[in-house]
Amino acid sequence: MSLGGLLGEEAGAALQQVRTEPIQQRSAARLSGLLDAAAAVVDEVGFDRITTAMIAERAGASIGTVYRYYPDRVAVLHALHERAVVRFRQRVVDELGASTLTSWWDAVDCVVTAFVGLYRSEPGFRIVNFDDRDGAPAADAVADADFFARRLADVLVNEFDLPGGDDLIFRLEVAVEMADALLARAFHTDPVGDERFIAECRLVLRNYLDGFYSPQALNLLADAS
Amino acid sequence: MSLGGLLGEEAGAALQQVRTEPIQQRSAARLSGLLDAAAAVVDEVGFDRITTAMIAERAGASIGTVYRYYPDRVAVLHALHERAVVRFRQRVVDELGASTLTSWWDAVDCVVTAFVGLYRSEPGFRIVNFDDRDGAPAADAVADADFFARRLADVLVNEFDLPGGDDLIFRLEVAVEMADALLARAFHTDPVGDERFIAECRLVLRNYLDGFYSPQALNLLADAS
DNA sequence: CCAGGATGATTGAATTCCACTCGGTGACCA
DNA sequence: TGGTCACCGAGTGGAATTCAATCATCCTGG
Repeated sequence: MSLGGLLGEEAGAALQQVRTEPIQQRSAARLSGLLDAAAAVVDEVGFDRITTAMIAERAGASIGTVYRYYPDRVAVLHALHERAVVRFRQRVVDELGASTLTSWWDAVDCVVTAFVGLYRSEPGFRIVNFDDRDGAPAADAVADADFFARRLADVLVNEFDLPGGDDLIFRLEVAVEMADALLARAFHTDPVGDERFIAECRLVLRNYLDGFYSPQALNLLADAS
Repeated sequence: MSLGGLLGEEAGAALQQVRTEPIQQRSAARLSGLLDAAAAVVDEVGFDRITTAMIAERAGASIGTVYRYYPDRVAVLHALHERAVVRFRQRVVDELGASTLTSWWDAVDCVVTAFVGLYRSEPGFRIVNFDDRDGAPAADAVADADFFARRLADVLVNEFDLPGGDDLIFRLEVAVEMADALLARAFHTDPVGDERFIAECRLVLRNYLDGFYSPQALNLLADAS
């Protein structure tokens, strides 16, 4: 579900996690400081070994402060996840803007590149693979697609000529799940990411989104064999 | 990593989890009873909310009994996972035996069908998606491929003519990750499994394993467009 | 410009919950 | 009847979470 953030979730959703909206100035620093601390700890012990005490100590705060901002331990992880997704979106936008896209799969490559880049440089970025098997809202990701989904869909539909509509949404959802799985696998043990899986991910995405499974493509393959 | 069990792990690995080999008769029943209880609880609260007390109570045993057989909480989950994988393998074997395979992708379909079937009928089967981000051995899944990996590879390589070797192993690994992700997605909310994702999974697997991304296939697609 | 109340922010000891231990008790076997 | 085997469940320890007290900052009337 990591890349899934691309397809939905209100931009302000992360703030619903926090108990009290910070009013004073210093609080904002505290809040991001807590997340920075959590990110660091995630890199050190993984996100199921993390303890509230570790976060507090690392942030130079007390336990109570953690609970002032987040209702419980997993809420912190959710918030960190949200922040990672937001930064990922931003990176993709930057990447898209900085690249000259000669084909639609350049856009897809930008997404993969952004993801891989953050995985390598952003502390605690592996939190994107955090999936709470719980009563998490699981929001109607399709209904209120955010600006980013539109942006990516626009690129694919307008700048190049992929068929849009519900079919594209579904395909993107499938593509996201696959990419997520393959990239997570690439970084499962290798901290720099196993290039084979990364490359294969790009290849799979390109072929999948190219409608390779359309009837005529299947016929071509059948004829060739 | 759920389907990943297919590709490795000693058959007897599950038993290494248990603390004491049961000597007396009744113990065997206790052991599977504990797993049955764990499976039921997993379906109710998910496998991160599960507590040892829940398992004990559901099994009509005491906490101590749980720890007599398993060194800790996650060992129970591992054992449940192993049992699910074993049953999955068995189901695949049955399915393969019962079907008349006219093409290699019939074999792949059997695997998907078995997985989906168990997801629907086997209590707590979602445990197959349990991934311990830990010091778990992560066994050399490639080195000592078990009978099942050989069985499936044999089917694909011998009965039909897919290229074997390391490339096949890698492709299977990739295919497993993708299928795992898509099927997990299919069952993420829908307890019966979203048919769209299941069908798409079959399609993706078929095309991916068909070497659709080979140079000549890409050329064919390019020519067609 | 400032006293001092109001409200936000922080603290950490106390509490609760949960994984896990262990000494004691009954059940089977030879 | 002695010797294991199984089982039990109160007890221990550590981590999550609460909360009443304290500190910091803002605001306002004089």
